[in-house]
This record gives sequence, C-alpha cells and structure tokens, in this order.
Amino acid sequence: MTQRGNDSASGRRARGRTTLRQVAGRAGVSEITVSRVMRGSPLVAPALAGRVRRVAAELGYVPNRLAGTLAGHASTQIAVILPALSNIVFAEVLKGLETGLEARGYHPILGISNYDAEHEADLIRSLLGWQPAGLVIATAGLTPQSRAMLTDAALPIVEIMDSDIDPIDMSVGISHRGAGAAMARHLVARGYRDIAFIGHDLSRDHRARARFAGLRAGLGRAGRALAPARLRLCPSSVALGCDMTRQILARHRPQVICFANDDMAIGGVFACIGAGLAIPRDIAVTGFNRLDIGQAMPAPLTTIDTRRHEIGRLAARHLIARLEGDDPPSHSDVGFVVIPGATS
Amino acid sequence: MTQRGNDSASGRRARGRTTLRQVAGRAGVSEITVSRVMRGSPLVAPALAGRVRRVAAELGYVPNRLAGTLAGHASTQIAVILPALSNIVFAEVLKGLETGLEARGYHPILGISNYDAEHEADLIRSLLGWQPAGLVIATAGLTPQSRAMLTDAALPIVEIMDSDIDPIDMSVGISHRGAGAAMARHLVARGYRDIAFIGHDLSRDHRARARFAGLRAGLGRAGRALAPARLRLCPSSVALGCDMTRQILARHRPQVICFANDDMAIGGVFACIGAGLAIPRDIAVTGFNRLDIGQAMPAPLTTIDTRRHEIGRLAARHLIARLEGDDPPSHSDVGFVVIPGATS
DNA sequence: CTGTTAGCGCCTTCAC
DNA sequence: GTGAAGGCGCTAACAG
Repeated sequence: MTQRGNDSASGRRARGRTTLRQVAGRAGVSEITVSRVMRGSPLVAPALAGRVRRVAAELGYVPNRLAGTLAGHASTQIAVILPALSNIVFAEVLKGLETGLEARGYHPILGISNYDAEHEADLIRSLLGWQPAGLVIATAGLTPQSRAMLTDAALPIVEIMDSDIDPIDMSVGISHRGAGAAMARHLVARGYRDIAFIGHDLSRDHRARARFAGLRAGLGRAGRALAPARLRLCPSSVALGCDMTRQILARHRPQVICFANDDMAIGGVFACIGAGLAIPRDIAVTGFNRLDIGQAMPAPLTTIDTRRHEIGRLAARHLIARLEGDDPPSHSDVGFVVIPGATS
Repeated sequence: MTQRGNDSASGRRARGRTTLRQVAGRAGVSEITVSRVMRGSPLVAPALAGRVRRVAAELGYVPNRLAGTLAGHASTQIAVILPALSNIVFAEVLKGLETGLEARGYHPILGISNYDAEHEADLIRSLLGWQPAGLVIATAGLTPQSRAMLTDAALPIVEIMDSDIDPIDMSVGISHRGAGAAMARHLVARGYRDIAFIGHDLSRDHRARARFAGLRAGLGRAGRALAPARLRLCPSSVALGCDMTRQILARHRPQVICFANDDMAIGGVFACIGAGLAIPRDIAVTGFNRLDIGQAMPAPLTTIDTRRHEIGRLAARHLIARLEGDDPPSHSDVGFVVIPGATS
C-alpha cells in the first residue's frame, strides 16, 4: 500500500508543493513534456505548451531546483564569501555581483568570514556542499586546507579584490600594494615629508596591510620615512579615525596623516576640523576607497577609487563566461584611480 | 553496459566530486552507514564511525546537500530578499541575519529587488524554487501575486523593517510612521515652526514615505505645517542631500530641514557648513537611521536609531525558532530610538 | 513532437 | 548496530 504513483490531480503534494507529476497528470501529458515546457524547450508543440503552462500556473507550480540540479547538471547557485559587510565596500561589491548574476539567472549563496581564516574554511566546506556552479571569494587568507578544497572542487573560482595574487583559478581586483605606492608618489610629488599613518587592526586585513606596506616602501624609495604607524586592534570606523587623530594632534602636528581607509580618514577630517585646523592648509589627509561621503565633504577627500562595483560586475561576468564555455582572462586588474581631492 | 553501480574506490566521481558510495566502498561499509556517520547518528559503533570519518576525510568527501535535502526533508537554505545594498542600512541587516543563520547552520540565498515590486515577485518565485526552509524579506511592496506565492509556499516568513504591517507570517521591525511622528514631536518640543523636508524618490521607498507621512501628520496635529516637500526622483545619496540643500538655501533659510535619511542629512550638513551656517544655531538638521558617520561629525546628527542589526538578529532567531517547532511572536517591534544629537 | 527508462546522491523505512 | 530496497522530483538519453 505505498502511496506512490500517479496521484495526479488529486491534490496531494510532496512537502506541500505542487510537483511535475501533478501538473502532468492534470494536463494529460507525461512528466518530461512538462519539464520541457518549463525549461522553454522548442521541442513541444506550441498548443500543448500553452495548455501545460496554463495548468502549471493554475496549480501554482514552482519547479524544484534541487531536484532539477541533481538530475540535470549545472546548478545556478554561486557561493559568495566575503570577509565583512559592516563596511559599505563589500556591500557594493556584493551589489555588483548580485546584479551580474541575477541578470543571467544565477543566485548567490552568501557567507561572511569575519576576516577569520578558519571560519572561512568552514564556509567553503559548507557552501560547496550545495554544489554551486561557481564560487566568488574575497579571501580572509586561505588556509592550506581551504586552498585544497577549492582546488579539488574543480569549479570556476574568482578571487576578488586583490590582483597581487597567484589565483587558484581567476582573480579580479586591483593591486593594493600598488595603491599604497601610488599614494606615496602622490605625497612625494607634493613635497610632504612629515607623514603619519593611522590604521585599524591590520593583522586580520591583509589587503589593508599590503597598502600600508606599499605606502611605506614607496616613501622609502623616495627617501622619506613614514613615522611609526599608529594602529588600534579593532575594526576600522569613523569614530576610531577621529579618536586616534585627536591623540596624534595632542602631541604633534604632522604634515600629512594617511589613513587605512576612507572611513578612518573621514573621522580624521572631523577631528582636524574640531581642532581648528584648515585642510589642506594646516594638515593634509588621505584615505582609501573613495566613499561617496568623502567626496561630498566640503573638501573632497584625497583617496583612491577601488572601482568595487566594477570588481563585482566583472567577477560575475568572468564566472558566467567560464560556465558557458568561454575562456575569460585569469587575471583581471580593474585598475585603481588616485583621486587628488582637496585635502592634500 | 551502463556504468552504474559500485565503482567504489575506483576513483570515478559523479560530477567530479566524491560521493557517499565511494566512501562506503573504500571503508567497506554500506552507504547508509556513512550517511549516518556524516550526520552524527549515535546508531553507529564508535570504532566504525571513526574509520568512516577517516576515509571520508582522506577522500575529501563533502556531502551533497542537494541530494540530502531532496531525500530527507528540511533544507538549511534561507531565501533573503532585500530592496538594495547600496545603502549601508541593508548591509547591516544582512550582516545580522547572516550571523544569526550561520551560527545555526543555515545559509542565506540572496536576492536584491532594487525597490521593484515586479522584480521582487520574480525573485520570490526563483528563490522558492530552491525549496528554502524559510524566507526573510524587506518588501519593495508585495504584488498580489507575490503575496499569493508566499501564502501558498507554506514556509516560515519574516517580513522585516516595518512593524506597521499585517504580516503574512511574522514581522520584525519598527514603526516608520511612528518614527516620523516621533521626529515631529521632537521638533515641536523645541519650538520650531518653519520646517522643510528634503527627500529622494519616495514613490519606490514606501518605508521612507511612511516616515514622511508620520512627520507631516505629527506636525499637523501640533498645528505646524510642513513646507511642501522637495523630492528628487533618484536614489538617496550624500551628494543629493548636499545639492538639494544648496538649492533651498539659495532662496530661503528654514529653521529646520528634515531629510529622508542620514545620508541625505549628512550632505545637508555639509551644504550648511559650506554656506557658512552654524548648526544648530542658524539652522537645524535631522536625518534617519543613525549612521555612525552622522554621530562622529563635529555636531552629531539628530536622527532616529533603527536598530537594524537587531532586526537582522531577531529575524534569524524567530525564523529558526519556528523551524525548530517553537512559536515565536508574529509581531516584533524592536523599537526605534530618537537621538537628539546636536544639530537641532 | 512525445513518451519510456534509468538514474542524480542521499535518506526513510523496514529487515536482519 | 548494520544493511537492502525504494523513492525524493527532476532530467538525459533513447525510442517511437
């Protein structure tokens, strides 16, 4: 007495949802025909297709993508792993990604690593379990284990944000070291000598660390020393930038303060204004990322545009290209842009 | 000559990935035993379980959640639909959500509606196809069709952000109308009379519209009229707030300018500073959301904290509670908080 | 053009 | 404790 079989129009539903079989039964055709109609196959007579579509709509049939993917081949889910979302930067990358994926019928499954490499490895494992068609990751520092899982998984992978890497498969980003160096050149060209650096916890954020290294090296090559960096072991924020700037200004006024990113720099600008300093007359300030707010300030922030929406867009595009059999470039540098602003 | 069957340790892999069968073959046990071990069933002898686990690890076996969900019952994917990500507000909600879900082994599948109700309906349809265990949505305005799909789907649903609704299943948010009214009371209490409003395209953002309505009604009840709103049909941004404020100031200086949100208000503050106005001495400014930047400004912004991380956290919690058979409240108002700031 | 058959990889139910 | 059979909902491959 198993209750399998053609319960057709009887109304029984697996897990409360209409199945292919029910639509087929009600329309008086076979399951495969319904399947073809739902996937827009041209192999079905238009009249029949119309009828099937009508029945499917009546029954509120929604194809089960789980079963479809298991039986067919390609999933349309894409695993996306980011280190954070508190910063608008990754939200914008994600926006670019989602737009690019959604437009082609793909859906992101999201994981946030919190800049924790171990957690990132767990995320990779669990998201791979969904058999995604591809994976996009802004790394928190791949563990050897993570790297092995990704290599073995044999699916298209785009490592985003940083182009100074040897990607497992593809990369889309900018050179963070190069961005630091570019900022150094900018400052050297303007003749600054007494240069300070304020940052957050760089031990977990390797891209910010690379920018810092690039900045220091760039200044060093030009014979300028960077004052010992002031770092605080917590996430970056406007308030932190403001607070640390006040501390520096309490004992000394450098010609320039470079901040790890725009959030911190905006806080720094507020602190300078609060201290009665005119920017850039009394002190110069630089950031990184080119947040809209920084550019809308009375004196637009000196910063570097990281073109993150473009990073998301391109990552989606290359991933899809690969999935469709094309051969996109394995390294894509979207190119950063130095924004002189009015604060240096 | 079909090549089905026990290819066991031979190394063939379905779709390039190790399967249960291979682990079973290599460990010399049946598939179901491996299945039990992987799911932590206590029905397997410890020694055997250990051996199976070792083999699974060696082979880099990652269970196929698609097959597992299809055969078993509950998916651990949660559909999440948001209207935007360009604004940090939704990124923070998403962060709260992801954290709450991930901690319990659930994963978000993301869709962005761009405040487009039709697109939202498409997203609902396609995400439901993945048979998610639940759905969290910050609505762009459910179409009747969307509403029908959600009702029929018979899965736990949390509508987030707004508590002034009659939820399909559960809601977590604040009263946007109430927030507007609260701001009105704040302004009335301070004796302001000449009050302007600057906003973005409210036709698509019904929550911003509700705040505006609440503000206007609140002022009306106190016998104060709101000057005709100035709206521009584009997304909100710092630059837009700045620009529109300049336009207003060019012809008239109201006592207060209320902005649709903090982004706009921050732009407004910049414009006021640029025009040489001291805040709040010459002009007052209010926003909405309590962005960190607004609070780090020399004069902290008058605004309303929408507790969005808490919204995400609670939404995840209630959804999971429902999935685990508990009975969470169907309405949760997390409560907004008026932040007086120093700009009014 | 339409249908039949045989699974996708796993889990439930029942035997052993 | 462990295993064998059958099926979740769908689709590829082949037959008609």
